[in-house]
Amino acid sequence: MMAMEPVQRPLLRLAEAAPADVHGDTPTLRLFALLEVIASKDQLFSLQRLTDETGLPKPTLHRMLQQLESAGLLQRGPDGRLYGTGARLRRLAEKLLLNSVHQGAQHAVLRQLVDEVGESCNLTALSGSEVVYLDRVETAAPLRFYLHPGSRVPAHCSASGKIFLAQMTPRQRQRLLGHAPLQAYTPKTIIDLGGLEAEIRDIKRQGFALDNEEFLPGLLCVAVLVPPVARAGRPGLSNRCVAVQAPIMRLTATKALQLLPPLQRAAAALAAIDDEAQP
Amino acid sequence: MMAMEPVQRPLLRLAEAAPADVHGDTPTLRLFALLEVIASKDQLFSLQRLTDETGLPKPTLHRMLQQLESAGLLQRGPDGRLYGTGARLRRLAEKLLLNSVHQGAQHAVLRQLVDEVGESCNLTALSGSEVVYLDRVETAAPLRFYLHPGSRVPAHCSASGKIFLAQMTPRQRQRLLGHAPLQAYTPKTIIDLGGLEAEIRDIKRQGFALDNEEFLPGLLCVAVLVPPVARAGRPGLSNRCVAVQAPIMRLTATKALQLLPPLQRAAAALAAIDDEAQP
DNA sequence: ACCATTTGTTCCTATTTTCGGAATAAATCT
DNA sequence: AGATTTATTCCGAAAATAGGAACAAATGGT
Repeated sequence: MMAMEPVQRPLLRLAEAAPADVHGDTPTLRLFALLEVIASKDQLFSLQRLTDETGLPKPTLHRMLQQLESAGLLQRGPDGRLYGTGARLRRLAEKLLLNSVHQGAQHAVLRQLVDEVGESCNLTALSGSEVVYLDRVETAAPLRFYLHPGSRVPAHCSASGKIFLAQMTPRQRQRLLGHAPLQAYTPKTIIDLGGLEAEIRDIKRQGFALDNEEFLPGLLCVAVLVPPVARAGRPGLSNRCVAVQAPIMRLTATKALQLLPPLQRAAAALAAIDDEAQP
Repeated sequence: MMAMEPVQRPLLRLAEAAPADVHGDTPTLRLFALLEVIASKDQLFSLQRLTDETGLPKPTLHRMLQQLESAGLLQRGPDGRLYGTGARLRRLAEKLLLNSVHQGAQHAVLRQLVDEVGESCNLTALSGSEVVYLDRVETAAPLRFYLHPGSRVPAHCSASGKIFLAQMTPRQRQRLLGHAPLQAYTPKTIIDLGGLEAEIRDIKRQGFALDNEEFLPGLLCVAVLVPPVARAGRPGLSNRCVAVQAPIMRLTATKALQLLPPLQRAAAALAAIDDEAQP
C-alpha cells in the first residue's frame, strides 16, 4: 500500500517512523492526511486502530475525531465506539465529483492520451523549483512507475521541469537554480549548470524535452508544453506540461519521438479547455 | 489581558449575516464549510468571488486557499489566478464514496433490489467524465458480467452516465465531452454529440436511461437517479444512480421497463438513508 | 500612456487552537 | 474480582490562525 514511494520530498522533511504519513505542515493539512487514511477503510474503525496506523498520539487523534464527528463529517456506529464516515462528508464528496466538470474535462483528455500511446501520462506545473504532478492517468501495463498526483520532482532532472526552465530567461534560471548545487539522482542527472544550458538550447529548438533516466533509473519521459492562453495580446508563459512516462524497457528515446504528435494534440486540447474557464 | 466575557461562543450555530455560513466552531471546521462552498462550483473561481460569497476577510481566505493549494487539494488555473479543485481532493472524494458504501444500509438496499429483480445491480457516481461503480451486488445466475466496485466506465456509453449528463446544462456537457472525441466501444455506442443530445432529451422526459450494448456487446442496463435530498427548497443535482444490468439474453429492453418500479423504490430508499442524518 | 479602481499578496501580533504527556475512566478479558 | 486494554479528560507549552492595514499587481477607462 504505502510500499514504494520513489521520492516525495527530498529536502526539509525529517525521516519519520510513522507507519502512514500523516504529517502535514499545518494542523489542517494533517487532518486531511488523516481523512485519506480514513477514506481508505471499508469498515468502521476504532480509535486504537487509527493510532496504530498513523502513529499519532491517542489524545490528539481523539480530539480530531471528536471534532469531525461533532461536525457531522464522521459518524459513530451504533455501539458508540467505532467511527465511520458521516453523511455530510459523503455529500461533500459527491458534490465535489459532480461539479468538477472543468477538471473532469482535463482528466478525459489525459485518459484519451493514455489510450492512444499506451503509457502513463501526466499533467504537471512548475511550483518554485519543483514540478508538481497535477493529474495522472496510469497505463494498464503491469510494470509501471507509480507517481501519484501531488508528488514533486526537481525541475532540473525532469522533462517537464526542463521545458519550464527553457521558457525562462537565463537570469531567471540562475535565480531559481543557482543557490544550491544541482542534486544528482542518477548517474545521468545533469548537475552542471553549463550542461543544463546546452540542454535547454536544444529543448527550445525542438519544442519538447526528454528525461532519459535523469531522475529515476529506468524511467524515460517526454514532455511538451500546454500552449499558454492568449490573454489580452500578451503571450505569457505556460505553466503546464503534458508528459508520457514509461520504463525504458518499453519506451526508448527514439520510440518516444513518435509519441509527439498525440502529445501535442492533447496539449492543444488542454489549452482549449483553459480558454473557456473564465467566469 | 482583560477579563473576558464568560460566554463568548454560542453553543448552537446562530444565523449569521454572512451570505454563506462558513462559521464553524473551530478553524478546521470552518475550512470544511469553505470546501462545501467550493464543491458547489462547476467553474474556476477567484479569491474575490469567494470573499463575496462567504463574507470572510480576504487575507484569511487567501491563507486558506494557499494552504489547500500547496497541499494539492486545490489547484490554480493556468493563468495562476483562479482556483479549482485539485487531483488529490478528487481522489479523496472518490475513495471516500467507494469505501463508505459497505458501512451503511445502502448495501442492504441493493441486495434487496437484486432479490426482487433477479439481476445484478449497482450503485454509481459520476467522477469527471467517468462513471465509478461504488457498490455492486451480483445475481446468482451463472452467466453474468463481472464488473467490480471501483471500476470505471465512460459517461457517454453507460446508462448511469447518460442520466448524469441529462442533469447538466448543455454548456456543462459540452465542456465535459467536447474536447476528446467520444470513443466507440461497440457498433451501438453513440459517438455523435448531436445524437447524444437527442438521447438525453428522451432520458429527461422519461426519467430513466438505457444502455443497450453501447459499452459491452451483449450487455443491457437501466438506470435511475437516486433523488437528491431536498435541501432547503433547492433541488440540487444528484450524484448517485442505481442500475440493473444483465445480458440481453435474459433482459430485453422491453422487459427492462418492467423493472423500473422496483428500481425507483430502491432509489427512494437510498435517498431516505442519507436523509436521516441532518439536524 | 496615464491614472483610477479593483483584485491579489504580504506583514504583523493579539488571540485561538492545537499538541500531547500524564492521569483518569470505562470497557473487555481472564 | 483483578488485570489489561481502550477511551476520555486535563492542562500548560507551543504553534497556528485571524484579520486590519499597508503594499503590489493587474485591469479598466479616458
